[in-house]
Amino acid sequence: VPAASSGRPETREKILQAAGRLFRAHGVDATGVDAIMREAGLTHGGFYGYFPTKEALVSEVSRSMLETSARKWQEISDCGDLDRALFQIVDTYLDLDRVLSGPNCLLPTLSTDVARRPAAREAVKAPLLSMLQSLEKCLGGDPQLSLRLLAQMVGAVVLARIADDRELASAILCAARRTVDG
Amino acid sequence: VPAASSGRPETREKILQAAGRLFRAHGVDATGVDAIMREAGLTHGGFYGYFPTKEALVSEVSRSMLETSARKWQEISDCGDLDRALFQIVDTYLDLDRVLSGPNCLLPTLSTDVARRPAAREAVKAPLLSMLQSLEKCLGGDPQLSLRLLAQMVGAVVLARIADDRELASAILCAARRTVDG
DNA sequence: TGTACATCAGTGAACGCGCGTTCACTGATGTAC
DNA sequence: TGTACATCAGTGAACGCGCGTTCACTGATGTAC
Repeated sequence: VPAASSGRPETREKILQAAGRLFRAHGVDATGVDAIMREAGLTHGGFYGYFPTKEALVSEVSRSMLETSARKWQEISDCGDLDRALFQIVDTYLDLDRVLSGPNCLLPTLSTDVARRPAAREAVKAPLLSMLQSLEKCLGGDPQLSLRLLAQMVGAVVLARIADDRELASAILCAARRTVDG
Repeated sequence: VPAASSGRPETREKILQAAGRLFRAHGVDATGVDAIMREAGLTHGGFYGYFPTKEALVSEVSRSMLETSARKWQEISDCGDLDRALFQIVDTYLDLDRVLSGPNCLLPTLSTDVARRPAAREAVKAPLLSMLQSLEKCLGGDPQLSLRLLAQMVGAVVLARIADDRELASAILCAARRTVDG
């Protein structure tokens, strides 16, 4: 339910993408509205034609980013071989280069920013459940196992980004590649 | 190697504790030097007698907090029964009330703040390795397994704090209580 | 086809505010004689 | 024991700056006649 938004939808999408990139790179509080609009190729004044506040943007970006992840996982888990689907999801998620510098999942890179914002937590709830369902499907319907696997994947990325050392980061991601039961 | 620090050591410790509490609750960027000193029962001007910059404080707090966790795990894993030690570490870490409101481990609550600060990453490296060693000891010397278990624990706490729902948070923490191989 | 006007996406100067940091100071404590 | 002085932990006013937000505006586009 977007509150007050004028302007062209493509511009809105450009702002969401730009904000997503900068939020993941520097965190929400370290990213100004001014920088976001510049990244989107616009000037800061126009921002409030698209979002009522910066906080509203944070929620929208969170929803949008996790919905994208959820859609991808659903597509992967929908077509055919479940074992291959699981492998593809896990392997992509834990790719070293993607983890250290590429376009990441929101869960490990903006976890604290989302966790501290009730509105963002709510916005993220539905796609999070969808991701768990995709995992559960690949794992033969065990909900506990899918929770455990997602936790392991998210935690591995979090730790790899904290580890001040490419070796250790790589070891963490490799260890987490092994699924809970093989 | 603390750079320039005058003043009483007890006061320094009070500032570290106060900063730790506020950083975990609101994040680094949303916590001002002013608020930290007020929480410590002082006025903001005195801060720079103890730390050269706010960034230096962030590194010191990160090191200090994770060293405390590392020390606890070492004590637990040092005395006697390894199975009981493992259970105690995991069970304490994943306690629902502690996760949602209590004094948490730094890794899930300040992960993004630390990951984006090279100085803080370095400060945190040694205690992180120490924690992994304690886990490894409890797990019979398997380094891969200890990496996987820490990832699962950290990820579970991250997800539980994002989940906008006490039920789901509880389910995540319970699922993660089951160790990788029973 | 040409002129007048309405629409509206995007501009950029300006605002009040809170931040990190500095610095001249206060006042309690300890030492010298 | 009493006076003079040095030390130094902590104070609080002040600074420059960048933030989120507002608003009067510009200028391109489309419609009316």
